[in-house]
Amino acid sequence: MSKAPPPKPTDSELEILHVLWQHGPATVRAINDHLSQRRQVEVGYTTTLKILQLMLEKALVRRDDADRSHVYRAAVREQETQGLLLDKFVDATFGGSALKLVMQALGSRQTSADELAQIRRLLNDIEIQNSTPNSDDNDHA
Amino acid sequence: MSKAPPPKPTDSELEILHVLWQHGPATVRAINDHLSQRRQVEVGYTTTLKILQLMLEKALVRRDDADRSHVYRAAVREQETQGLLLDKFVDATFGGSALKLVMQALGSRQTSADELAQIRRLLNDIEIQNSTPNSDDNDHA
DNA sequence: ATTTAATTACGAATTATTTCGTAGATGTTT
DNA sequence: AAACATCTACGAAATAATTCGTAATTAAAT
Repeated sequence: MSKAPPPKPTDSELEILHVLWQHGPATVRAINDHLSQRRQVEVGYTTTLKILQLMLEKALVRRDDADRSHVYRAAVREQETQGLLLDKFVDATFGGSALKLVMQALGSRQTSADELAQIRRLLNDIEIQNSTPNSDDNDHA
Repeated sequence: MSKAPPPKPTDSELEILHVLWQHGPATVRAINDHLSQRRQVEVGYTTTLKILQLMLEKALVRRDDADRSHVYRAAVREQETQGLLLDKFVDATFGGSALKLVMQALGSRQTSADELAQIRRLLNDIEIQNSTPNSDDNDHA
């Protein structure tokens, strides 16, 4: 009864999380540089700073303020966060049907043979698991 | 050249579109009743009305105002809209990789054998299309 | 015809998100 | 040490989305 789960990140917050997931802990300066590169318009330094401060309050990131330039790092895992966002998205857009989402994703989009093969492998794995009422199915970190 | 494409619907707008897609053209009253049922908290009538008026400006819906109670209907197709939202979502959350999205959707989720079979069928269809550089690939309504 | 009910239009409060300017502190350079 | 650069904190403007109240209109009921 406590330890509120971190909330759904906003678009800007997610963008920052991507940087942190990809590059590891970083200063505001470094994060801001990455963001500015990926965009048409530069992001103001204090904009990035402000969002990071809000993310800190929301416990989406942690920071090391030992040095003058604080170092931020992601406090939420990539897969978990993506799963959370995916759930919301499936509910809002596909009425909760993950199948519809997958059909749409594969159907109206260019998918390479390699990717298709990977998905087949995944399907095989899932069916094996399904047909094997294996002792305990943990694995949900 | 003109005819701006309708913009990405917001969450509330999407909720209303779901009602219209599912039940066809409807009055504000009818739409509001559906929304109120699907929620914990009732929606105010004028709230629904207001959103519909905004959706009309955005060309997400059309309306028939012949009678006093105007009748609204969706002006965007379900699949197209879902596809549009999916694109944005894949970009924002999975860095543009539809594969990652599918893996996440199938991996961290309970999927029935029947659904898996449907996905397999779809994969087969796609691979046939890919291996058949068929003249012109239309089929996108 | 009056009253009552339902409907539309519209302004505006509320909340969330994004953005940035400015002040103050701290370090660096000359 | 004085000037300069960099950093954090914070307030607040700008924008978007959601919500609802109120007034005006029109229809229905009495």
